[in-house]
Amino acid sequence: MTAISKSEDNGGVALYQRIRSDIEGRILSGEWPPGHRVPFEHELMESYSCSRMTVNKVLSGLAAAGLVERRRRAGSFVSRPKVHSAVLQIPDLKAEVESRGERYGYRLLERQKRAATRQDKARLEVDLRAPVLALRCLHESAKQPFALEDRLLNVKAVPESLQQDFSIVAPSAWLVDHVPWTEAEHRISTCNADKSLAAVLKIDEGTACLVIERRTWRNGAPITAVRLVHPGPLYDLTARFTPSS
Amino acid sequence: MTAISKSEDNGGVALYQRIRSDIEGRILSGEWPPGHRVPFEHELMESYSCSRMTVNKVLSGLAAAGLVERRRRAGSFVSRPKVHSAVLQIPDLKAEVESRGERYGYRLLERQKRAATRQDKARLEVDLRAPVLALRCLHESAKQPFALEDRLLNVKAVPESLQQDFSIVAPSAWLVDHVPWTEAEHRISTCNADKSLAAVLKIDEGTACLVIERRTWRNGAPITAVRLVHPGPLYDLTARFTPSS
DNA sequence: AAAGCGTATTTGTCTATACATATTATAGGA
DNA sequence: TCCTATAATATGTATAGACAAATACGCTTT
Repeated sequence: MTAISKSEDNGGVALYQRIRSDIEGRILSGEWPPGHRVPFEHELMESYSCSRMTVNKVLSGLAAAGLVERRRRAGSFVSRPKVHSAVLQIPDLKAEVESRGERYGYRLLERQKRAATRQDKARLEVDLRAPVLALRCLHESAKQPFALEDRLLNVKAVPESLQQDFSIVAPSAWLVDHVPWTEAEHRISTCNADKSLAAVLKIDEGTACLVIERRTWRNGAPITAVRLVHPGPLYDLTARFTPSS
Repeated sequence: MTAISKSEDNGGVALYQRIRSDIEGRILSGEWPPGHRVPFEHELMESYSCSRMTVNKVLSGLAAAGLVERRRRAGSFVSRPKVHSAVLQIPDLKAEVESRGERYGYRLLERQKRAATRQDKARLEVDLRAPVLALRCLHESAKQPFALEDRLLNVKAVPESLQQDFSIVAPSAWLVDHVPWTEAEHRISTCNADKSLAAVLKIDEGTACLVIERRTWRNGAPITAVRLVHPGPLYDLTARFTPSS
C-alpha cells in the first residue's frame, strides 16, 4: 500500500535479499533446526510488510538451494542437511599454480593418433578401433613437475582436435573453450609411484601420488578421459564453502 | 493478454520450466556457445507469448545456477564454464559403504578429553589449553578397515559432546544431526602409510593412502577438525554430475 | 582525436491480483 | 466406526504495470 519505490528503507540491498539473509541466518545458527516450520508466506508478508511475490521469491530460492523444503497446504520446513555430502571444487591447473604465485609451465611429451585399443575402449567408452588421440603432457609449478596428464580424446566427437597444436596450448584449456559438455565424472584415488612415474615426476619410487580421473560426455557421447597424477607431497585439493550454495 | 490459466497448453510442466529447458538445451548442446547472447527478456516474452516476470524468473534462475551471466543494458550471455571447477561430493561413510552392498562396521579406539596441545591448537584454531575432545575411530567395510578417523571436537562450542557415547554412534553421524555449521573446509591429499598406520589399516607399510581432512565452523567458531585416512587401493571418491547444478 | 554528457535500453525489484493445485481438516453419511 | 465428500488453506504459477539502477552508445564539445 505504501507506494514505495524500493529505495526507501533499503540500505543498498534488495528487500528480498534482506529477508533471505534473515532466514538463512536463523537456519544456519541453529535457531531454526531441521524440521522447523518456517513462517507461512502470509506471515512473512505481514512481518516484512511486503507482497507475497516477494516472500515467495525468497522461499523458492531457499528451496532451490536446498535449505528448505516446501509442501502445499503444510508449509515450508528447514531441510535436514544432506548428510556429509559436501562439495569440493577441482580448480584449473594453470589458475591453481598461478594463484600460489608460482610460475606455470607446460610441455607436451607425446602425441599419438591411433585406433582405440582395448584399454582405450574401457577408459573412453568408444568402439574398439575407433580413432582416438592420445596425449601425454607435463604441468610444472616453479620448474618442478606438478602433474602428469594422460589424455584420450574421442576424435569422432571432436574432429577439430586433430588440427590443434597441443604443444603450445594445453588440451584442458582448449577443450574448456571449444567443447561444451553435459555430463562429467570424477574419481579421486591414490597410487604408489612406479619407476617410470617417479622418473617423470622427479620423486622417489613408491611415493604416494594423488590421482584424479575425469571423463566428460556430450549428450551421451564420450568426449575425453583424462588422468592426472600429482606428486603426493606437492599437491592437495582444498576447498572452503558454505552450505547455502 | 490471452487471459489464460496456465493449464491451457501446459503438458503437466509449468511454462517457465519449459522455457528453461529450452534454453538449457541450447546451451548444453553447444548451439549457444559461451559468450553467446541469450535473447532479451522482451524477445522471449514475444516468442513464448508470456509476461516479462515469467521469462525473468527463468533467466534469474539460470543466472543463479551459473549457466548465464546478466548485465544491465547489455543483455544475458552464456557463461564461460568455470574452468574445471567441477564439483565432487564427499559422501557419508556409512551410506557409502552400504550403497556398495557391504556391511558397515564402526569401533571407537580411543577417547580423550584434554586441554588443547599446541598441535590441537593448530588443527582446530582454538586457544592453547582450551578443552577439546579427541576421538580415534575405525570404520570398516566388510570387516576390512576402511577408514581411520582422527577427530578433534571443540568442547566449548559443543558441550553436549561430552555426554554422548561415541562407542555406539559415530561422531560424524551425531554431529550432522545435532550441530549445524556455517562454513567448512576440505583438503584432500595423500600419504605413505607408516608402521603404525599400516598396522591399524592392515596394509603394507608404505602403501599410498588417501587423506581427507575436514574442518567446520559455526559463525566463525571452530566446531571440529577431522582427518580420515583411507587405505589407498580400497577407496576412491567418485562423483557424476551435470553443469546445470 | 579525446573527453564528457545525455539518453535509450535492459535488467532488477516490487506490487496487487488471479486462478490452479495439492493436501489437510472437518463434517456428514453409510 | 469408517469412509467419503467438502471446505479451508498454503503453495505454485502467471499477469500487467511501475519505477530504479546500471550502462552501452551516440552526440556534442573541447
